[in-house]
Amino acid sequence: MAQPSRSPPSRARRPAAEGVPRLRVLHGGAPALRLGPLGEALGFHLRLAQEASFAAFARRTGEAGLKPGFFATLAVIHENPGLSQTALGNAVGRDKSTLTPRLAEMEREGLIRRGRSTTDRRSYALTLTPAGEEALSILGTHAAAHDAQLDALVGPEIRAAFLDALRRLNQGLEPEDDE
Amino acid sequence: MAQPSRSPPSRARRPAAEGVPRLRVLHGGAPALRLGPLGEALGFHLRLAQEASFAAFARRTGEAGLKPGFFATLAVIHENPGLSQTALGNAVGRDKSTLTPRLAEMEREGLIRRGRSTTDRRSYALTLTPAGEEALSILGTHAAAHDAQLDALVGPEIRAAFLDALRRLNQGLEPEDDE
DNA sequence: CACGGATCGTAGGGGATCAAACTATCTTGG
DNA sequence: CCAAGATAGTTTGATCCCCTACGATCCGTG
Repeated sequence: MAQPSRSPPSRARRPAAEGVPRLRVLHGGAPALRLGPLGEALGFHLRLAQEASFAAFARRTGEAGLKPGFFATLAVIHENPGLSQTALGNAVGRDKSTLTPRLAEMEREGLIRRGRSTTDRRSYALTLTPAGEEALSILGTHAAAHDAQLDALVGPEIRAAFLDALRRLNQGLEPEDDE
Repeated sequence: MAQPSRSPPSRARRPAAEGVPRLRVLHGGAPALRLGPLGEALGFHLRLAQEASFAAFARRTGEAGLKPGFFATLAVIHENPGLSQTALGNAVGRDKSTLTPRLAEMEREGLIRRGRSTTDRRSYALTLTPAGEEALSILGTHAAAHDAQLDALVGPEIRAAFLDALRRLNQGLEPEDDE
């Protein structure tokens, strides 16, 4: 939690920088209880690490006045202009129904265009506007800094192996979907 | 709300077995779009891997009629009988206000007891009931199987280094909190 | 011992997400 | 060519989570 013990001089209890999410988890000063087998479980630490990473990235994007989810969205549209919302959802790991309001917001803000596909009138053809390209550029800078921070913590020796392991986890844990 | 328990093990693949979360992400059949720099970003793959892991674990606990969040909760209470809700929240990485309804539910289901602390009348002293111990035992079996699956995907050579890296990420990404 | 500040648990608000249901449109088998 | 089934996007409902605010309680100071 915040600062458990030492009562801070309570200086300037600023209201959290306005709009920038706070998002703290576990962390530091905690007395550290016994975790038992949980302390050795990959899944548990995977969750904690991901949540810490997400919170750290959200702090960065918040400073830029942008939402963390925008980055992957913009990046994938940039790399695959004209793709559909469903395809985008698959790429970024979000349900299409989750993207509906996000894309609507991004369109309102002038970051993306949702042109109707010429071959399939059900689907949109997503592209970035110049403002979207610029937002992507800004977010890309933050993302690079964030990932550099992650790299430093993981360590260069195992970075590649670490990333490969993450890929194997993502690919190897698909639902069986038997039947 | 949540009556996740006691859902018949109707292995029928029909309408998502009622209460057992489906939770699919990205995955297989997708045509695999271009990801650009995103494809090399640790943070992105960390998120995908964690979500895949969580979904896989949720499928397991769902079969037992229990919620995935119960496991860490029960495990930490088991290891630290008499702890407070706030301390529990710090240990499992959840805000105390998130635990309020979860613990209320677990108390209703007879898994935990919330005895009043003798030294601090504000806080509860959490302990497991026999039913809670049994639920923990069941969940522990599923968690062990889940973690074995993760271990297999990560690979024994780098498991220890992988886990250490996750710990470093969680500890190294704390908010500055300079304020 | 009274008071101000910190902490415990709870309530309410808001954000993000998924699943199911729905409409519009596409595709395919006969 | 047409009906049945699949698919794109939206809407709605539910869950999970955090943050803020609040009352109750604790604690350190004067």
